[in-house]
Amino acid sequence: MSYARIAELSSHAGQSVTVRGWVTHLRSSGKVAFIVLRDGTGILQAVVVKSQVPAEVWERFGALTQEACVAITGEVRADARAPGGHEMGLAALDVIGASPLDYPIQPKEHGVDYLLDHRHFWLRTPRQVAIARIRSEVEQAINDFFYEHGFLRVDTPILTAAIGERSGLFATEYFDLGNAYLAQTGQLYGEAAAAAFGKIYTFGPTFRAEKSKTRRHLTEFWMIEPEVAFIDSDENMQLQEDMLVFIVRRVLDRKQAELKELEREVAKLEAAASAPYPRIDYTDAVATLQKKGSAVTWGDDLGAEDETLLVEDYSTPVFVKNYPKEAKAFYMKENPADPRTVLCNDCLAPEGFGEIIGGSQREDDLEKILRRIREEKLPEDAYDWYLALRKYGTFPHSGYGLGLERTVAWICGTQHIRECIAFPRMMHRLRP
RNA sequence: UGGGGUGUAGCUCAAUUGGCAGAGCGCCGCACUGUUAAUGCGGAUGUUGCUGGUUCGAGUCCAGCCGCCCCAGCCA
Repeated sequence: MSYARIAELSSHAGQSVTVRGWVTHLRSSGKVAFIVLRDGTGILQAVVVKSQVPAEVWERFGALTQEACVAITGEVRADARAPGGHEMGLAALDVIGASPLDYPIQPKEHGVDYLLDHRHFWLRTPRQVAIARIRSEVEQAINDFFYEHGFLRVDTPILTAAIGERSGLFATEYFDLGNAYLAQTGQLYGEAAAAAFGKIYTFGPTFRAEKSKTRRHLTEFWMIEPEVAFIDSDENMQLQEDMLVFIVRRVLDRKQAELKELEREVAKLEAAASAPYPRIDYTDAVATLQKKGSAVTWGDDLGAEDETLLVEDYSTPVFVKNYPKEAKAFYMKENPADPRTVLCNDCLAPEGFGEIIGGSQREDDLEKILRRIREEKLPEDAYDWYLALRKYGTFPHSGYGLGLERTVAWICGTQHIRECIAFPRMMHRLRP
């Protein structure tokens, strides 16, 4: 018996093969019936003709249900009426795993909350499969990009002592050492690694116990954080641009079928696949926004509405750089040209998808970063090893954090990032 | 933590001024030899989120509570 995957069937035309998968759809018109099968590589329609199969096979077909796992055997042939262009003339049918009639997901519209309650089954539907494949491609592209550019991947700890950014922390007991906290960023460890290895990136989950309830937030999300010795803020933006062009190009080259399933406007992604991306100074951005009618004033961080307003004139991602010091984190380097600001950038995806990257040149002056820690009333003791990086061989360096789900949401054109991770963790959702 | 919604059959949703609890899908039965969410005919399906109040009568009005969604803030 020769088994085949659905994606390979075009090379088996005229041959008899066995395909294993799950029944996504059943249609019958009396003496001719159709099974639509999914095996994770594609969709196959099998035709069952009552007069051409043994009575027991016809009976077994009659008892089939949606999502039953089956093995079907028959000859593969080209047929324009079948999805995918090939179909199987069914000769034999074996049930591997039966499925009761009350399978919760119908070929019908469902509400998002209901679908999230049944996420373990929702993942089987074509749209979700397409998103998952694009996410996987994006992850692979990121790893390939950094590998090709001589970066070392460093996996930083998830359990940490209280250190990191200001937003909410998830706490858990840690033996006799009190509380441990789930990491909100690997950046501080990334900076230590950059002094050891030169060019590094982290790729892992991060956790934010913020009570955020928007389409752009998860409590657990995946972040990619490069950290590079001896590059400045401008070179940092160049790296971001090169990476994003590489990622978008890769998805366009390899995932057309998935983009079509998602009905994504490919032309809009094509625009983002070519450099350069505009780099707008924060101060200029504020002036532009004011002309457009925004109430923003110099010193404010840009809100979601401002970001959309600013990006609407461009078809590529847009960098906004050098924000006011007060609006940004303590570790960002003071801008020598305008000490009210820091050498940093956000990268805003087009079409209103918002911030996908936050980056900066890091403050490498021990006195200046100490002053900032004190100004923000952060626990100085917790940062002892981090500050020691500035004491022993301090070095100019820059890095950034790319939000994986936000990037995938933009590329896929999904309105909410919860579809861009297999099992989203949100304030009101811990299962499945 | 603010602002705005919403909660009725397994699912998606209707229900006029307060007056018999409804439809489509799914499911069950029958018919049908090329279906694409097949189609046609017939059938079963309810603690209207919870608690209390007003009323002859509440899905509908009032009070409190709960769940969820969207927007904002925080950020990736």
